[in-house]
Order: sequence, then structure tokens, then C-alpha cells
Amino acid sequence: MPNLCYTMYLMKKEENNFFEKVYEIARLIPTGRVTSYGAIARCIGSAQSARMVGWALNKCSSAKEYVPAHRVVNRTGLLTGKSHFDGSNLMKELLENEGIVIEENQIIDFDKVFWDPMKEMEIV
DNA sequence: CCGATGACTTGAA
DNA sequence: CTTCAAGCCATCG
Repeated sequence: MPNLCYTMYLMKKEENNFFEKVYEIARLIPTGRVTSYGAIARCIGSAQSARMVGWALNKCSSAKEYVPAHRVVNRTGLLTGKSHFDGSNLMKELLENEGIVIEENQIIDFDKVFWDPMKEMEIV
């Protein structure tokens, strides 16, 4: 039975877990699928904070577990964040390795590989 | 506390 | 069709 301080700590952490939520959703993305920043933002409640999602992913190194940030792109399927990965085309290679076709930083079958976090929430 | 920043999104011209 | 500007809001200095 946790004491009051610990409970409060958890509650506060639950309140400010913007990063954790982003990471949680990102980790749910199946292999070979992608999603958008906005979709994740809506899923965690901050509907208009798509920028925050990307910003949180920027600090994904601070996450305890690995976060497949390469599976998150902008709503058009453009690999806007590829420059933030180590290699210039690391993100592209990772995605292509999962069967996603990319050309000029643009995911070709974006509507096919798009994965909606909300859909997964319904199942759970 | 205030202003700047950002891996975005949306709607209007 | 393309281009542009404004809104968004959690961090950081």
C-alpha cells in the first residue's frame, strides 16, 4: 500500500507524462506501419499539440525503452524528421526495412500503411 | 515571468 | 493545383 506522498507523486507524474504518453503510443505502432504526429496528439488529449509530439520524440533518448520514432511522420507521409536521425537516410532505411516504400522522403502507400492510434484504443 | 523554439496542422488566398 | 500565415502548447534560457 503506497503512502500518500508516493500516491501524489504518481498522480503528478500521471499529469505531466506528456512524453511517456507519446512514447507509449509510439511503441504501439506495429512493424511496417506508420502514424502521424497529429494522430498521436489527439490520442493523448492534446489535440492541437502535434508539434509537442515531435518535440517529445526528439528527446526519445531520454525514454527508458526504445521508441520507434522513425514510424512517426507528418500527416502527408513526408519524412520531415529524418534529419534528426543519425544517418542522413537512417530513417528511410529503417522504414524500408519494414516494407514501406519511400521515394524522395515521401511514403508512397501512406494511406495503406497508416496506423491510427485511436483504432487501437478501441480494441483495448 | 516572458519570449523564443519546434520532427505539425489547418484553412484561406 | 500551390503557397502562406496563423494557431498550437510544452520546454528552456
